Amino acid sequence: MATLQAWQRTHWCGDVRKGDVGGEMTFNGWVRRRRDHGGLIFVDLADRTGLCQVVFDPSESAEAHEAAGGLRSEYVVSVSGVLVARSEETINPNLATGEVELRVRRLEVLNPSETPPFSLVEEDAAADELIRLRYRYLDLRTPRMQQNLRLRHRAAQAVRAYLDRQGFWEVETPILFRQTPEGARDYLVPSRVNPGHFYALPQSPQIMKQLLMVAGVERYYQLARCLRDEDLRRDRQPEHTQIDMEMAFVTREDILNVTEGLFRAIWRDTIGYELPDPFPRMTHAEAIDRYGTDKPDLRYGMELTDLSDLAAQCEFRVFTSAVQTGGQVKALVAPGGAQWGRMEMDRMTEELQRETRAKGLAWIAVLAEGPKSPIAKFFSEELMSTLLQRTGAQAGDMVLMVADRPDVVAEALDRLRRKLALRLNLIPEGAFAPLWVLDFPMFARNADEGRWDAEHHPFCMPHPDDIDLIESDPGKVRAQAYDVVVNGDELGSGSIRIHRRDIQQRIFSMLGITPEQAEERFGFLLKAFEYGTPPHGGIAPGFDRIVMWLCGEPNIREVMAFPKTQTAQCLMSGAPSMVDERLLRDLHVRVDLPPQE
RNA sequence: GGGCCCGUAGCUCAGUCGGUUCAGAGUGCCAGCCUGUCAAGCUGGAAGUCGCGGGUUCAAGUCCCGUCGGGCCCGCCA
Repeated sequence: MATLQAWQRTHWCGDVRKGDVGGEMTFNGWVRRRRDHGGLIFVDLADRTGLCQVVFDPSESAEAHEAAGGLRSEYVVSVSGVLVARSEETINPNLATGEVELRVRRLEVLNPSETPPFSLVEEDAAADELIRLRYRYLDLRTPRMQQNLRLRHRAAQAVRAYLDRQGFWEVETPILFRQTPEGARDYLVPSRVNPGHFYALPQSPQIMKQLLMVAGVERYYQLARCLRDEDLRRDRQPEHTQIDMEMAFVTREDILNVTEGLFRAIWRDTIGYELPDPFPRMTHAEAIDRYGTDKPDLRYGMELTDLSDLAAQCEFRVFTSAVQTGGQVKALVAPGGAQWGRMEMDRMTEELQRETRAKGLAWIAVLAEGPKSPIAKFFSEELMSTLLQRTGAQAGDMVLMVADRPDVVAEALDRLRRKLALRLNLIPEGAFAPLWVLDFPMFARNADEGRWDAEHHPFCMPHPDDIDLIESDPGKVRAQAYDVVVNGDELGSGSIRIHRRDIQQRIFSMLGITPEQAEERFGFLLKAFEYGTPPHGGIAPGFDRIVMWLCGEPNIREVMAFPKTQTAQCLMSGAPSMVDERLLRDLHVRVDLPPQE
């Protein structure tokens, strides 16, 4: 063991308490604030554990006191002295270390600092994200970001500990892989030694983890970096981390159980929150029917009510014709919304028309003296009362209705439901509502190209009862695919995979992939499948999104050390950058930019 | 590719109807004073291409057009 140098830390700033009083100790850290009283100087010294006040008193050390006058924000220092209890009236109750302070005998400036471009003090106003990203190494020094980094680390440890207990092996897969046709655009890497050939950075290790099942790994996991060249969002970065998992000889039930256990372990080990056991479940069809979305937020109610049969009996043409043409009329109830006036409702309608494909919004204010609505005249008293009864609306509530094709009704009421939950303050603080959404459709109609696309991915096993519908009624085929949803956010998606060549062949042909194309694109995978592939399946929870929820952060960038902006740039390093012509020549790559102006 | 919001001192922001209360506040920074502060205090000081370019006007931080940068959303993300 190396000898401790005189300047090296013996204690952490944030850890010292009354019980440590009397001890000689050394702190290493950053000068956060300096309060210079002339004869006496106080410094808030911070390391990653927190903050402790250190006092420079000339009667303790004239030399240290003299030198402390030159300290500035974010100077890196080592201080040694005796930890003392503060007198009763000088205790700072807002500080974990507020009952003690270090009387400094020795100060060493390990490194001075430029004045930071923004304050790193917790209480100060946060700098703009533009400037935070440019100086990310300073931003990460703030208490907020240090907490996020620490919590992310805790979550990663919880994942590894839990999956290890469950018998999973952590296996790393290549970042340089073969380009395979998947959903998103690929990031490509040119090969120097293979002119004109490219690697693709994996959008996920999907194919590799299935090959690991063929390889007999049986239980695999990886905190896997996934790269997709698509436009960014609040919860989408060019590279993100998935808890990628795959299991052999399992049913859907096994995967759901392991995943629930994983989520419960993460929430418990990081923030001490107990997620329900088991998670509630609903089918995809049920989620769409009850909430208008495949990822409903179950922290609040406001379920949708189908009124199509009643609406068909009224005189309101918009309603009757919607139902006659195969559409729907559905409603949701806004508690306490009856007070909204006509102007307010016009505004809400206009907004809904702008943001969704809905053509209008019908409403009934349920007042104590009776229903009030522009469309009341189209309803008999009896029909109106049946309708209100079915929605469960109480006096003081507002019933909001949309009539249209089912997908438009779902889109509009889902949007309305989420907006109203925020506006009406229906979302309980600090609550987590997990949910399994099961039985996703196998295929989705691609209207633009007039063909069927895989909803999840082409290796996903159809529901055993629906296999005979693949060719005859593809829209009805359910997939053995499942999403884990928390608070209306899709946090993970997975499926049981196809391990039989014949079924795989039928899926490919439904997707318009010829055997020749399949051979060309996935030949190595299909060949592998012929050598004793066990039944298998998996899931891939999004690690960044999980940590974002645990930290209570509004976006994924706050829980990533070095995120990129919406234009996929790193403001700190300047990536992506132009590169030297010679490098491009080595790679056999020529840049062909569109002409400027 | 499209829609919306933002850009003024190092930082956070104010700036009304376009007009010598329009170059401002707080904080930070620099200097001096100060032995119990913890957002220390007091005194003084420095600090601006009002993102950039163009236009309208007698006059533009303010209005218009374009552009750059940041954010939110749609498309996209199996």
